[in-house]
Amino acid sequence: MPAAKSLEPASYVVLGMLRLGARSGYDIKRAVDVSTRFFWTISPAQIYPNLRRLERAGLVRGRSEPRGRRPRRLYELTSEGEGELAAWLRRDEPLTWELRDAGTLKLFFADALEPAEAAEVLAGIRRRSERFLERMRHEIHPAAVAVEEVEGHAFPLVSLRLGIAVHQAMVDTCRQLERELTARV
Amino acid sequence: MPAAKSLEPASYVVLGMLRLGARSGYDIKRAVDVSTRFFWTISPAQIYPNLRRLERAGLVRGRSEPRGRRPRRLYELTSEGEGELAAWLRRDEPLTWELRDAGTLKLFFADALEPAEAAEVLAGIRRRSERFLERMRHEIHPAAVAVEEVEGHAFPLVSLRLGIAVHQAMVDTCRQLERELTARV
DNA sequence: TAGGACATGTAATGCGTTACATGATTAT
DNA sequence: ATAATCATGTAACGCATTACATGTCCTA
Repeated sequence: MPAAKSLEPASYVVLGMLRLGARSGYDIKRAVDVSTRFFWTISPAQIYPNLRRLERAGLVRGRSEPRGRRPRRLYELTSEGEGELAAWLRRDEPLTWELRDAGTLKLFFADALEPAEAAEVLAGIRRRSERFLERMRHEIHPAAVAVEEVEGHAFPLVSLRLGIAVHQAMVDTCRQLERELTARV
Repeated sequence: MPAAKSLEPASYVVLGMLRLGARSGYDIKRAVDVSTRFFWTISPAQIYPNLRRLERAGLVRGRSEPRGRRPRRLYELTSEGEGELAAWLRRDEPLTWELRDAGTLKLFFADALEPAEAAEVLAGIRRRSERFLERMRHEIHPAAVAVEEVEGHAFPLVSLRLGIAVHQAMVDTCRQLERELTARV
């Protein structure tokens, strides 16, 4: 019997990364660090127990490949796992969207500051997004392009374009608001 | 001696909401629900203990105003609290930005789907942001405008404009990507 | 052959939410 | 007068991170 109830998101990250070619828990951790981290983080303590559970559920198949006396386990997706992943992707359900943003939080309370100081809060938010854009464009983007060309996976790049667009909008809007604020002084 | 080390973000939400006119823990909860919730959530279980701690630290002053036999406590900011809030707003520090977005996560793995199904994932993300925009423009925005006009607090509206810009960018980018995807079929 | 980086995992801790408990006020 | 809603809080639980423990491989 396939998984009776739907899995937690972290499990789908594991399944998805296996599908994209990861074989070990460590592979998954590294892949997350340069990709989904920007919209969904998971930690080692979620990855390894999840692999075991998914194996018991028949969604992945694992085998031991110790390195010397050090245990080590490699995994691959079963066809059941592939099906479960696709079913999740197709499932029409509420998509969680949760943000924790200390920048916008400070901005919200910035009436307690002088206008010049409030402008500095805006500038801090803008610089943060500029740094995000820098990293996305120069570190992540080339890797995503390579993955598309070599492995034929197009959607990591698509999701990156969405992230870039969001931070570009942050930068543009901050600039606009900074102008309005200095104009008022 | 004023607070030796800097507080957690939830404490600044409490201080900030008191400054904006909230008097009780419940006031703070309601204010959060219609404003900072979109970029920083806190729950009752964080609010009430925080008020007690802030009172012990001398940053807020509380008094009992029971309703019948039901205990009830009202608070106001002390000048020390006002100073601590402003110091945090001025402090130049790394601004956390963390997102949990199941939509972009699905999009990242959408190579496992047919193009038409992947377009449906994009459409789901777009509709979610359209609903956000709807609520921000029709529920939150009027309230923020009223707060600006009546109380003179301008920055709740500024932070809202930032949030609207982000979701508008999501909508625009999804539309563009949907077009590209259907063009490829 | 020693030091550092790579790799694999686990345990403990802490934080925040969910659910609950309780009482007052309002509406019907 | 009864239900529904407003209001004030707390306790327990669960999840996810931080820190740690350990072994292997590379390199100088």
